[in-house]
Amino acid sequence: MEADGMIGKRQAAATRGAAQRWRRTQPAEVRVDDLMSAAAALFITKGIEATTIDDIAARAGVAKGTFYHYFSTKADVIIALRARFAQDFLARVAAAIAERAAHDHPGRLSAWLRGAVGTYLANVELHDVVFHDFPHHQRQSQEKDDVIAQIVAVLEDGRTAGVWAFPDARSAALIVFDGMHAVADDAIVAGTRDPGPPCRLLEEMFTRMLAAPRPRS
Amino acid sequence: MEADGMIGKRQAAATRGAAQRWRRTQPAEVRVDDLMSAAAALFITKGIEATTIDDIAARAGVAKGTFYHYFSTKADVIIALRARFAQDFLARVAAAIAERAAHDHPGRLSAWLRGAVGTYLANVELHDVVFHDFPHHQRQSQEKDDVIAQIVAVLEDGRTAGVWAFPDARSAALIVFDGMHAVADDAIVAGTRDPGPPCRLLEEMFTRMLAAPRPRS
Amino acid sequence: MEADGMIGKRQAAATRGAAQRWRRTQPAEVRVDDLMSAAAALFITKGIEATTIDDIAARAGVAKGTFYHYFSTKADVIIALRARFAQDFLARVAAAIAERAAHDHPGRLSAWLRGAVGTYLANVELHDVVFHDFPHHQRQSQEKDDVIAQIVAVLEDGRTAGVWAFPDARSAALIVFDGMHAVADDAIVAGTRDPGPPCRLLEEMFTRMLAAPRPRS
Amino acid sequence: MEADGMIGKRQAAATRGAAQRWRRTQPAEVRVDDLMSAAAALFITKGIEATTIDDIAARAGVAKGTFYHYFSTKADVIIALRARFAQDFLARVAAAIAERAAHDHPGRLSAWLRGAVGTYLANVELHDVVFHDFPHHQRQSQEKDDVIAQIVAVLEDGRTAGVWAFPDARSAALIVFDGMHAVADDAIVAGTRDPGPPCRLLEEMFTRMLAAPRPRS
DNA sequence: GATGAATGAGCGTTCATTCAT
DNA sequence: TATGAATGAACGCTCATTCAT
Repeated sequence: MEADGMIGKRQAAATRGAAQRWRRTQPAEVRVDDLMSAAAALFITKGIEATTIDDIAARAGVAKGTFYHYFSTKADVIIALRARFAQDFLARVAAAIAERAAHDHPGRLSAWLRGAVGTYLANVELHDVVFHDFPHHQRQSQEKDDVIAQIVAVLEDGRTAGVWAFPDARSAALIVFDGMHAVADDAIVAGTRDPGPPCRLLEEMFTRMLAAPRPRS
Repeated sequence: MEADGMIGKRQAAATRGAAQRWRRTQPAEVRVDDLMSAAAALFITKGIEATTIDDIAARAGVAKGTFYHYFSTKADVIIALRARFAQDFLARVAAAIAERAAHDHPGRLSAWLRGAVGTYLANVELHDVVFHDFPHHQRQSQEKDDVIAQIVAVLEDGRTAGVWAFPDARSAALIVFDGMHAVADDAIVAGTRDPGPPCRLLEEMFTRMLAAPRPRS
Repeated sequence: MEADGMIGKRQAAATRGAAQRWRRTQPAEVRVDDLMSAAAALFITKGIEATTIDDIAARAGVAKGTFYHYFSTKADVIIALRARFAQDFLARVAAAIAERAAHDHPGRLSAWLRGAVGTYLANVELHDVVFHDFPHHQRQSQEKDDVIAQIVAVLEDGRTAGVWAFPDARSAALIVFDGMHAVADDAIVAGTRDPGPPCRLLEEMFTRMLAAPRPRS
Repeated sequence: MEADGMIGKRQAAATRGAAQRWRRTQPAEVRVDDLMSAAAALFITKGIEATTIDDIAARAGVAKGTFYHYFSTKADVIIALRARFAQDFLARVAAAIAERAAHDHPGRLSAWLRGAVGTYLANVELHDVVFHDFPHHQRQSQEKDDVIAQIVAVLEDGRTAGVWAFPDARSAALIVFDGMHAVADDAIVAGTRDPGPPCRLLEEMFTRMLAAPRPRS
């Protein structure tokens, strides 16, 4: 995983100005990115509530009005940030899984766990901001559903191959996902950001949970 | 579980006035309770942010200043509400466990699950308000720790008895707790509030996860 | 008509403080009055749009929040001001009419005209503010209807007595009312605030308009 | 009177594009007309205040900057709209008068009334927007003066011919004009847009008001 | 002529909190 | 204890207007 995490390309944006002559007008994509990154950084530092639109605009180096060109509301940025986070998460984890052989089901689950825990530990602050601190969050969200679908796919493959057994793939996936969060959170509280130990624990627990009963000899 | 849930004794409070001659001055305990119940109801209905101290005071039938006699801040009420919720949760689940024989470990786990899912499903709105909608929530909380300790106790007993095996009791408990939430949430989204099906699924998954390997004959 | 017009009792309010020891808390009625008068003065001077709530609060000597204790919106004050204006107008004109004998129909009409023109000329600025400058004004308003009803009463009495004749009392009243405004406005533009000349013109025109045809001898 | 009223030729403008190949650059006159019509429609629908320059530009199918090529201010459009309205009103009424014989004074007054009421009833919304909803309207306006002059001419002719008598032509004209508005407004409130009944009432009232006293035999 | 991204002063409104009674 | 009028800092959001392309 890259060191920059998911907070954004603000630094790059700041440097850009020096290279090419300063243009007051920027491509929409760049402005949006700058604003989102500024918002993310502030949300993490001061919290969502305490961050004002003025703060965001100032940090992005634009006028307040410019913020409202691209977002219609403070909540809007959070939603965009959430989408960006989820997209990133999915992509990283998918890449980790893809490194394992298609038939290596335990390896794929392990890859998911390591990818997920690693990404999560590396971006907890942003994760919390976009998924928890936002009032009136949804119990059900497209974002979570996408991740669950990803796990379900891995599990179903393993079941088809006869390695795993479980009464309901979705429930199993939910337990894997939320169990992962719980154990990772505990690791954070314990003060470690090394994904190794929690991953090993999770692998062992979930391996037991999913293992197909050994056929009697 | 009583039908009234955990929202409070507002109804009782309302009736009280009739029985005992109306006294502008009420025992502190009663006032606090009225205010908390009023707050809970409003938080659920309109959300925390949208609920003003005025709203709470009005619903509790007191002046705004009175609110500040008992709570120093809006956040204060939420914290109190959270404590009340957790206390209630612990008590109910403990009662469910106590109904089973001390050596019936699967039964005790099952009792925990049924108690927890049932209580949760019956009070989701309040749960969400006090545990999620409150900005700047803590990853770590005394409340959650108490519940985890409760599960750990059940699990350790089972392990000591040789029925269960797992690498780390706390991690196992975390997976049980958060897995329970995840599956219960999914049931809510699916539209059912019948605790039966999710409980059965959880029992099966966790039984597999915790089962001590059968000794080879 | 008193010289103070309808703008309010702000002066009195300002003096009050000196006499009785300064009380931060004032009776609601006084505060409302102070705020309305401050608003009226500012609306006249700078226009409604250009007047901010801050301006109003400052001129009334209270904090901005206090304004919102008594009015929920800027539009609210305008509506209140309109009601106060209309009430005052009706009262003054009614008083003028009451000075004439009940059977002196021309005298009563004349009294209405002189009362109306006088009051209008003495308060045009406020009149304009509350009845014209307020966007989305209503073609139909309770206020105007009340005044029309007053005129209709005078006209009907005269018709019953056989002094006047007209096809429709309401239409006649409308022409009297709006004709009065038109001629008074013209006088203002012409630079005079002496109600005499326009009144005489109006009396002559309306006398002709309403006169019952003399029976042929 | 044409069915399209005075709102503008937007429809024509919309079709134009199809016929002649689309030219980004349009003759100034066309652009101005498109913008005025767009503004008028929006002012009527949402009110002046609520209509933004963006709205107007969007509805006219041009960029915001283009608006500022042709008008320097929002108020500018209103003034232009007012002039266009008044010009139209005068023309229509003048045409109606011209249909009557030069010596038919009652007929000419009647023509004025019918033309005025008809035009007014057919365009009230626009009328209100340009003459009332515009903050800081003028008591005195070139537009109104032109109309008054038109009525004065009719009245003076009749007086010269000995059919009418009145103390002051301008006052009489003002009463006719504002009386017309008052009665027409009342008809609108009453829900009818048939100009017949209000016209008949006005004719009778004004005929009485203006009639020269019959010489005694 | 036409564009539309950028601006930023400005304003209405909210609401937690205080405090004199 | 209880009240509720008064406070005033704070913030989200609007939108007319500019100007580089």
